Amino acid sequence: MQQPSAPRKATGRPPRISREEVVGTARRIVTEEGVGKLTMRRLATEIGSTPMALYHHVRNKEELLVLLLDDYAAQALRPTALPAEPRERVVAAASAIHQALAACPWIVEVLTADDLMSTHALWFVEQIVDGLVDWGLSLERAVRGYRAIWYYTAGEIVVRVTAARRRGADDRPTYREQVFAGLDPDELPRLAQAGERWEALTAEDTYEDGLRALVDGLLAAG
Amino acid sequence: MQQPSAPRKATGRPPRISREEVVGTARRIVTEEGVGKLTMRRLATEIGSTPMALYHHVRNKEELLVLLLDDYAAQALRPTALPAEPRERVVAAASAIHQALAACPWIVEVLTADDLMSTHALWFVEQIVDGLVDWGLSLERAVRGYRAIWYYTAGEIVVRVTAARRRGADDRPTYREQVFAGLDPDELPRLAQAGERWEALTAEDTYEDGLRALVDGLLAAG
DNA sequence: GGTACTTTCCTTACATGTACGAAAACTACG
DNA sequence: CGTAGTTTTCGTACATGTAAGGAAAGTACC
Repeated sequence: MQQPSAPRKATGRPPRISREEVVGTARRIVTEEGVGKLTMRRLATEIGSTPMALYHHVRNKEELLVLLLDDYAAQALRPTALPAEPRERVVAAASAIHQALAACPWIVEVLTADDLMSTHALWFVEQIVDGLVDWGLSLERAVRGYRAIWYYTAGEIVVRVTAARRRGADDRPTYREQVFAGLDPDELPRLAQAGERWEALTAEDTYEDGLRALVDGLLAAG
Repeated sequence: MQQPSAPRKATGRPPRISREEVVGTARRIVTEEGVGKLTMRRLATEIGSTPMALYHHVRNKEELLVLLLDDYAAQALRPTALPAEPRERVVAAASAIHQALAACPWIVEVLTADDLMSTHALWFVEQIVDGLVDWGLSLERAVRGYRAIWYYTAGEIVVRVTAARRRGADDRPTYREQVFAGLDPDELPRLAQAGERWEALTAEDTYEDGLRALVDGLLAAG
């Protein structure tokens, strides 16, 4: 496996393709035709190679997607001016990450990878941790707080995107619709009451509301 | 597609297998040998049928997994006594869901499905929404609050489980480790400071801490 | 019985990720 | 030049989910 920026070794068969070429071509396919069209075979022929040759530059398809995410983050997440006040800084940084990810639904398969450890997102992570510490949290609590924010953010995106994906691909009634249709108002009064509005409420973008609640709670606890 | 509890139609070729049999056999395979061993072919031969015959009782493999999750929830999530005080009731109900899911890591692929709309989990959802309303939130805010809690919960599980999965399957250094190794303390002081402890902090189970913060924030906002 | 219709089952075929092992292309050393 | 060692490339093979279309096994009406 070729290391991203390792010193060249002048031994062995000279490479014909590079990791950069692989990732670059993959990015082109994804942006032009969607992640669904990105297959190892397609990528290989596009590069003028064979599928198995790719595996010397990329561990597997999942790593390729992680690299694509990193690549995307580099372009979509640039440090900008953030509020000085700690609470607002935390909210703004998290919102920036969320917004970038939400605009790019194909990363869902990768989102679950680790925390968002893309090099280019780290600046925002720093802002979040720093904001929490500035408010008075210990470093430890601040890191935990960041993780809670990340769970919330990743969860929101993953759930929302896959739900939308499912809805689009099918015309049969949702499982949810079936469930709500058969609700017993005596046993589950609140859900029955919310029944009709549930669908609408679910569609709303309430990320920031929840984020603010979470941040408020984290700060109050510290 | 055979409906779960539709009135029998005495026309057409009589079915040889039922959805229940499919799900039941799938459950056995999963509990005995893990979700990795559950393939449509394996399932078919185990039942004494062919792969494509399964597709008349189950839309696709993903639906099968959703059914399995529902099945699991029915057994793992039984209504129990919860605290009367609203805040504690919300925390307890969410924690119960979280605990059940965390004990059953194979559902990760399904978790992203919808919100947890398993019939058998609805009681807990009801408790959460009801607790929030009891505290004084409008029904609308309560539903939004439940969704925030669900995002946080699903995100925590998905992220933690897949991270663990990745770690186990590989011996090469994590991407995270590589990133932290090359941190510039001038640009990202907080992260560099946390560097060594990050790994340990990540391993901790801080679900309930974050949950309490979120619930506190939701209640304070209402 | 015969024809039409319906539902379930099965055979075949394809696309995909990727494991395995060998071939190719180079350097280093004798 | 030849042999060994190293890295990259490639051909083949397999497991998997599932699409498409037809065969099988019943009922309903004549």
